[in-house]
Amino acid sequence: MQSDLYNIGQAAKASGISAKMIRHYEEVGLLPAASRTFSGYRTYNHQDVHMLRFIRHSRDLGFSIKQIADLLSLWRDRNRPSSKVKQMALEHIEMLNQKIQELISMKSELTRLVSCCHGDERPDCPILDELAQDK
Amino acid sequence: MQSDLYNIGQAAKASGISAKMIRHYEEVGLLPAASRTFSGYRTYNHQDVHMLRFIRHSRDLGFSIKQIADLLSLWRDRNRPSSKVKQMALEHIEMLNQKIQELISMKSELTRLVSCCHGDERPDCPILDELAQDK
DNA sequence: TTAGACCTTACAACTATGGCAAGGTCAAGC
DNA sequence: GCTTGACCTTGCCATAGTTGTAAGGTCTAA
Repeated sequence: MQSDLYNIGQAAKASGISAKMIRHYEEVGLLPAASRTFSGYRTYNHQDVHMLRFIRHSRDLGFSIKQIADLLSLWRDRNRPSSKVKQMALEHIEMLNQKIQELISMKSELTRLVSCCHGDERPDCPILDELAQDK
Repeated sequence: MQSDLYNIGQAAKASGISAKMIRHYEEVGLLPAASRTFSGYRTYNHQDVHMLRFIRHSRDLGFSIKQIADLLSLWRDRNRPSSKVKQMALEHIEMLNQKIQELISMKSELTRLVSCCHGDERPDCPILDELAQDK
């Protein structure tokens, strides 16, 4: 049966990863080289698409390609200790926290500046003044 | 007097932007081409350093190069309405908010997964299971 | 047989920043 | 005058992830 074979466009639709990125992931080694038809088209089966979905979900959570490679090898290792996965997740949460804090402090500083600016037709602007300050 | 002239290294120290990035900003047109000594060294005066500080403060608040170019032109325009600056700042705050929300939802989803995982020597792991789910 | 939708590769762009290499310049000390 | 070390110059490469484009081959339906 051919019913479980996808070409790259179908795999893209089924997984939510663009064909472009599937090729890219293959090139950088995140995915094994896909098998090919006689004419050179990549083909994917259900399991491949399953792996693509795994990758997409990991990306949606903000894991890097490198981290996803590690997650994939843990996924494939039937004997992994779940503590390893949990540790990776915890480290990633910590990184997310740092980024969130950075963005929040940018936001509060900018909010402070905005509240000082009357924002009308007059040219004097405390936002620009503070940006230009030597500090 | 030469006391108000900086070469690129001194301008970098005084502004907090690396010499590398100063050259880069010049190349992409964020900065006007610096004047040069006879031997080709870039030179900067107080006003240039002032502008560099403006750029650094804007970067610290997360503005992109394109946005900083707009801020700079408002800064130079003695007749700008402060409402324009305020609007840019508000839009940027909105973008920061979006990013913050994205990161927070990643974090809470991941936190949920982590709390489901016992994280010991056993291989069964709800985190990997959910990542692999078709959803 | 032809049109259109798909596939292939390869190259470049984008965000901002850092690193390295090969070479020129400047200032201090001998 | 010459050497040394710190600084400057340009240019190219790398990061991470994604998108776009170009030139060409393949498949399918009319």
